Amino acid sequence: MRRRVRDTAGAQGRSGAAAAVLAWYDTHARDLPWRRPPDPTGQAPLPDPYRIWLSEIMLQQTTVAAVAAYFKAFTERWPTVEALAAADETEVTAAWAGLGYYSRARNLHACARMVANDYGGRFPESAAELKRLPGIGDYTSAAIAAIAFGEPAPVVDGNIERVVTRLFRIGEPLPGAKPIVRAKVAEMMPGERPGDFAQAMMDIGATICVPRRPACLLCPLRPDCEAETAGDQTAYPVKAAKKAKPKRRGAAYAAFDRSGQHIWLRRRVSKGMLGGMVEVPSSQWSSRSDGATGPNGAPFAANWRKIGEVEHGFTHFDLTLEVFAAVIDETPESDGWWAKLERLGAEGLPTLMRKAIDLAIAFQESQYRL
DNA sequence: AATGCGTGGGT
DNA sequence: TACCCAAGCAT
Repeated sequence: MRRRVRDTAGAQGRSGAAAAVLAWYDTHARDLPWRRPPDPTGQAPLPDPYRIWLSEIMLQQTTVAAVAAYFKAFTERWPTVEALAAADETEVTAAWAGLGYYSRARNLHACARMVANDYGGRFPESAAELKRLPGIGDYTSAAIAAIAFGEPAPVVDGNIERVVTRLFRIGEPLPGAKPIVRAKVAEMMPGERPGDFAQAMMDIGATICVPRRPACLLCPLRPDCEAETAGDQTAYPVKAAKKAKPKRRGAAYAAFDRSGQHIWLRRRVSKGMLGGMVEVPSSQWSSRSDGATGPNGAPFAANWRKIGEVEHGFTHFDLTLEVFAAVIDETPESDGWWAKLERLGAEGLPTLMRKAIDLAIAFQESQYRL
């Protein structure tokens, strides 16, 4: 077991637990693309707020593994907040495609423009001001303030909720228990290195204090952990029961031109599911799980032929999308554009639409081979 | 306060 | 298989 670093607790802050957390972080921090290495002295320069902000927005409800490639692509294409602000919203949403929760991409772009236009290209430095920007809430404002500006803001994400509810055996269900957790984090906060402390707590949650089979023997908080003492770690956090996922059905209409090299696409309305994203023309998604939608929901008439179905699970319902295909001779009198199949990657298609199009293309190619 | 909002990986 | 979960936010 790691030695507790009680001798530095006085210098580091009120809490011996915090000192143990920071000492653990100095040797066990995850190496991530948006991170500076741990700084035991607390004197190193702080990281670029733009990169911290961008990573935090991407990481909302999204795994590190999924974010890494997007973070690289965004920072190479838009190295500064001014560069991102200068982009069109459609470029940003296209680059975001596949990452999910697309309101994040719209808010990201809106936030970049606010920072560029209203703040002279510099992010506000306090959690309170950051929280006023689009896409930045309780967690993200505290995380940016702590990591990029050194403000001792109490950072509470899903990892830290798990760590802290176990540490203090907090039995109140989340999200109601959030204020209690935040108060506990504020109590634990060391007097220095607030950013490292927040990242350390998240790393402990992500690598040791995991939902199932936590590795308590490796945990720097083990001597302090009430749940470990009681042996009921996995009973925390308590969460409200989830509702059953309903099923929905819809239809997508893949129109190819006579060459077979182009498909007709359009943009969805900016609110609601996949808001502002590119799609194959699609029907409404019926809350009825029965009954085929048929060719009637198509945006224009054609010799629609049902070629299959794709399944896609969203957060709060499962969708079955019937896929219809047709070859048409003339450009539809309908909103949209012809997209070259070879360059679909640049269109920025959400995963559901990617699935539907892949099915349609496979069908189309099988027809040509006959 | 409860609900809507994506996706991919793990068990 | 059918869940559960991941650096939440907006309304």
